[in-house]
Parts: sequence; C-alpha cells; structure tokens
Amino acid sequence: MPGGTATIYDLARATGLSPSTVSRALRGIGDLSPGTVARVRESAARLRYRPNAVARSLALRGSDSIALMLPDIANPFFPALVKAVQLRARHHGMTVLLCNTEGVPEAEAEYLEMLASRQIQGVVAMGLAITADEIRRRVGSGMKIVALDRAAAGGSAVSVQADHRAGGWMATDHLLQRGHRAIAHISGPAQLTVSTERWEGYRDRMRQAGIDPGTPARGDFTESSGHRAAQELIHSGRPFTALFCANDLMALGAISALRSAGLGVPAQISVVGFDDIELGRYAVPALTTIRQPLEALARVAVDLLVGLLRGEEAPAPERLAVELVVRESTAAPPRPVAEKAAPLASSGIAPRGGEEVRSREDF
Amino acid sequence: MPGGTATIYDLARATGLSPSTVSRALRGIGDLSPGTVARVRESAARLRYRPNAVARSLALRGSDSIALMLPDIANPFFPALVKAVQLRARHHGMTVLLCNTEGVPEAEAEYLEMLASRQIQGVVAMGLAITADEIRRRVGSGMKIVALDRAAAGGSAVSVQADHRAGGWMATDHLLQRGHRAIAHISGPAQLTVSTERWEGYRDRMRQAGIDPGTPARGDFTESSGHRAAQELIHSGRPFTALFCANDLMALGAISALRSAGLGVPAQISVVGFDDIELGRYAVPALTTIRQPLEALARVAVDLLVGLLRGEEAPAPERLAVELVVRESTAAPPRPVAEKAAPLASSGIAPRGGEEVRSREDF
DNA sequence: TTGTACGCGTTATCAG
DNA sequence: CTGATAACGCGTACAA
Repeated sequence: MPGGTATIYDLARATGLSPSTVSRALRGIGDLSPGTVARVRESAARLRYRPNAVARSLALRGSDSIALMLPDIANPFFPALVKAVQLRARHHGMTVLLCNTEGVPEAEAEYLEMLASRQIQGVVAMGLAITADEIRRRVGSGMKIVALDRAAAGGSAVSVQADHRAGGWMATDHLLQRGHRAIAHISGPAQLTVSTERWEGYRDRMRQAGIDPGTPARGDFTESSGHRAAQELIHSGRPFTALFCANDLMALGAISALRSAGLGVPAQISVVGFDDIELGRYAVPALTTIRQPLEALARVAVDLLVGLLRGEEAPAPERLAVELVVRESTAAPPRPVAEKAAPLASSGIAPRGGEEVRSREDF
Repeated sequence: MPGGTATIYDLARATGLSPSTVSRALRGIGDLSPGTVARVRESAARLRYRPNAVARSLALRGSDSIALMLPDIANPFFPALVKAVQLRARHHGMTVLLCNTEGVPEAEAEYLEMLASRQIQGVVAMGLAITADEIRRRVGSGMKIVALDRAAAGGSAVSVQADHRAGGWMATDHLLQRGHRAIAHISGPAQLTVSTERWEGYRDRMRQAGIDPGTPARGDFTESSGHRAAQELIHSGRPFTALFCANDLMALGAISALRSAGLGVPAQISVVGFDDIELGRYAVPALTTIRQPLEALARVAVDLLVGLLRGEEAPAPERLAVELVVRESTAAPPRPVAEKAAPLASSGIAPRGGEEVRSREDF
C-alpha cells in the first residue's frame, strides 16, 4: 500500500494467500476454511483495508447506490420524502445520491448522463420534466426508473403515487360538509399530473354537489405563488368562503394574503392544503390538509426499484391512500350577514393540538 | 460495443486508430492532426460514445464531483445554500452529491467512507458532528474538507462562515433601538458554534446596554423547538417584550406559540430571527431577521475547495458580513400599562412588502 | 503524429 | 478449498 490504502494484493501478500482467495474471504462467499477467513479478516483490519468501490463498479458494471432526483429541494414536502427514501434504501444496503434538478430538463438529462456514466442504474424520480422518449431511451439502455409521487411523462416509467384524486375529493367534501358552497381552488402547474388529479377530485366532488367548479387559479406549488393567486382571487371579485389549495405551501401563502386583506381564516375563509408538511402544524391557524403516506410511498418505491435492479418484473401500479387531517384552518362559513370585524384572535387562541384524522373509508 | 455503450476501443476500430489516439483526440490533448480529431469526433457521435466515469476514476484516482454534507435537509435554510453551492460547482464543471446526515455522526462517517471509496475527495460540509480526530484522519488521507457556515469540531477543517456574532449583535441592537429592554433569547444547540456565536453577539450588546443577558432558552433550530421554548418562556413568568431567536424557523414556531397564548406580534412582543429564509417573507407578520450572504458563502467555499483539490494552499479564513432585514415582526414595546386586548388584526392588515435592509457599516 | 503495453483494484471463470 | 488469468474502460509512459 505505497500510496494510499491497502488493496487485496497487499492482503494477499500479508497472508500468503492469493488475491482471489482474499476477495472471496472478504465477501464471505465460496467454500473457504474458517482459518483463512479469519486470517484475511485480521490483516484487513490491521492494514486498514478499504474496498475500492470504483474498481468494484468497473468489474461489476454496477453499483450499490441509487439516485433520487427531485425538482425542488426548497419545497418542504420533499425533504420528508427524501428522509423516508434514504431510510428504506439503507434497509437494502444502498446509499442514496440526491440530485436536485430545479425542474430544468437539461439538468435532469445531465444528471441521468452522469449517473449512467457512474454505473448507477437505479433512479427514484420525483417528477421528471424530460420527454417520454428520453426516458424510454434510458430505460431501454438498462436504467431503472421509478417515478415517485409524480408521474413521469406519458407513463413512460413505473410510478408509485398517492391517490391525489381522492385527496382532492376528500378536501372538497370536507368543506362541503362544513356548509361551504363557494369553494375556490388554487391548482399546481398544469403540466404535472398531480395538479390535474387533485383538481379533478375537487371538480368531481363539486359537480356531485351540483356546483360549477369553474376555472382554478393557477400556482406553481411555491408559497409566493399561493400568495399571488389568492390576491388575484380576492381582486377578481368572485365571492368564495373556502379555498382548496393544491399543496400546503400555497395554502400558507394564500392564508398570508387573505389575512393581509383583512380576511380571517377560518372565520371568514376556510382553507385546506395538501401534503401535510410539518410547517402546517405550527402555522396559525394550524392547517387542515390531506396527508400523503410518506413512509409507504418511499417503501413501495424503493422496494420496487431494488426489485427491478435484481431483474424482477414490475408489479401492477397501485395508488396509496391519503388521509384528511382536520385542524384549525377550516370552519363553517360566516353567516350571510357577516359581522365585519370578526375577531382574528379567536383562531390564535384556539386550543392547539386538537386534530382529527379521517381516511377514505370514513366517507 | 456488444453489451452496452461504445468504448474507446470501438472507436479505435471504427477509425482505424489506436485507443490511445482516440483517448487523446477525445480530450483534445497532445499533438494530433486535425483530420484524426475530426474523424474520432465524428465516429464518437455516430456510435454514441459516452465516457465511462468509473473507468476514468479508477485510472485517475480522482473524480469530477464533490460532496455536500448537510445535517438536516428539512431546515429551509439549507436548500437555498444547496442551490447556491450547486450553481458555483457547475461553474467549475463539477457535479454535487448531496449527503443528508440528519446530524448523526455515524451517518457522517459512513458517507465519508463511501465518498473515499468512490474517489470523491472534495467535501463541503455544513456542520460535522464527528470528532476532530476523525476529521483530521480523513484530511490526513487526502480528503479535502471545507466547513460551510458551521465550523467543524475544533477548527479541524478550513471553514467559511458568516459573521454570526455580528448578526446576534445587530439583531439585539435593533431591538434596543426600538426601545426594548427585556429581550429574551432562544438559542440553538449548545454544541454548535453558530449557536454560541449568535448568543455571544446578543450577550455583548445586552451588556453594552447595561442589561443582564441571563440564560437563553434552548432550542434545536426546528420550528417545534421554537414553539416549545417560547411556551416555556411564557410560563416561566419572566417578563419580556422582545425575543431574539437564533434562527428563523424557531422564530416562526415562537410566534405561533406567542399568538396561541394571546400575545400579539409585534404589538406586544417583537421577534427577530436569523437566516432570512423565504418562509419568513410570507409569514404573518413578515419576519425581521438577519440575512446570511448565501451566494458569497457558496462561492467562497466552493472556490476554496476546488483550490485545495488542485493542491493550492488554503487562504486565511474570513468572516462574511450579514445584514439586518427589518420587516413587520418588530415594533416599539407596548406602554407599561398595556391595553389588554391589543387587536391582533392590526399586524395582519399592515401593508406588506415594506422592508429595510441594513448592514454593519450603518451601526 | 501515432501506437504499444501496462496499471488502476476488483470480480469471475476455470483449473487444480 | 485455493490459485492463475482475463476482463472491466481508460490514461499514460515509452517507443516508433
């Protein structure tokens, strides 16, 4: 080990064995006498042997890591999912490389290229902006891609998703149950299926109630876009007593805009979000939302990917159930003749921690 | 290229040249006739040649990527820094691997091991929990580590940091200027130097004003810890009209707790945070805070790391200047005989967008 | 200006 | 049970 760390050749020399025997002993494969294994282990420890992952990858044309591509690390929903994915990956002995793409197709393509060039053939992708053709090209050349929570273009990759449509339905149903009729919606980017699905759930439930869902306001899942969309909604003059936002971040932004306009939440306007990010629990008022099953999503996606890497067939896609979490941002609509200065403080003083969770079966 | 992609051997065969000539042509080094270069380029494109990064790493004992280790991807301050680091790294033609450690020393050690085993020798670390000895061991064996924003144990790695102490000083000064005397502090984890430095800035300014700083409440930089710490502060009975939190997330949690307790911000209590995360701009009330120079931090850190990887000497460490950003969460303290039911609505209705930025020189 | 031969560290195949 | 030998794809002295 002249320059850097010891290699299996150094161990071979030290033990008087051959490199191949050392390699086998280290990995515990083949039929070896207990003695040799012990000898190898001992000198490996003594010489501080560290396997060279690069050499191994070159020989094996593979690696023990997977990549996790995500469009916007600044969206608080993702970090939670990242943690869950890492946890599950570790369960399989795999390390996770995070690739932050900002939703830029070029960045995605570059990352994919880089990963292929590094022999990393497993990718969990939270929303891909590249074309279906490009995805198929990659899959065709051996890369395994599992879309997580957000479908890939044209269903070109296996996907594991929550039931966004049911979530939209449940959120809207909750507001209707509370007595609201004028329910506005701020949706996410039009090109994302999660946006359309959440909107469809909303639309379906509205129609079932005999109400015209109209056209949603459009946001891009950022807090600022929620803020802006709510302002536009207010200035449009279209009356509404409740607001279903396609994600929590936009809901938070919308609440900020509503309050700045002197509208109390939930006193005058009720707001429902989507995702159940940590932040929503500590917001004032605490956010009523649709909870996505993070651990389950991560588990299913990673297990699926590992299966694919082992050459197994992809199972039929399934939709994971979401839950309604009722907190403080929703209430009954104000009576037609609303008292003008509804005390905003009421929501702030409300006892905290009380929350109610309901899943699909309860509907 | 039987199995997968084309190699330089395939190109050699296709062009009638030797592998080494192809290798040189591809990288544009050595003296080659223009014709050969063109021929190689052409068939590289035609055969869809993609360099194998693994083989290259093995031959070169190096790689063109650096790692970015961070303790908690869920803290919104980090994603912004991550983006800045990635941008700067790309400027040097390097890709960034994100390693999320959850602040667990074992995870850090494992990642470091993994990186070394992958020939990735450059690391930007935002706070390392492993021991100084371990860090020195790594540095001793060729790994280049630059601590970003948070110092590494015992100054064992080069570090690039904002002037946290000045930030604490400025935040406290701002509150004193507004007329506050009873200023409480919620600090971060005791083992992090950023926590102590921000606290020291607070302490120094308080003493300059002839006020006993007392003992700070303790949080861990999460929103929930800020919420809890504020509750304890309230229940402790110790009177205060202003609160300086060691980061924005805790400030947001504290505000939530204060309002739940019926205390208006800033009507009854003024709050200052630290970091200037995006969320603070859209919170109600918008958060007064200390802004860290993200781009500068990232630029200095990445450039420094790249320099180290090239064998250059580390320059003297420098402290980057922070700024005070005045928004809506700070105001003058209420008059001694405060009207009990200060209208919380006032803050919500306050015009938004007005903010004032001040840097060190203004003090 | 271009080609040959070997090394990087590991795994797999085939003998023994 | 263990040991040679080749291969993975690329970079680089050294030779021509």
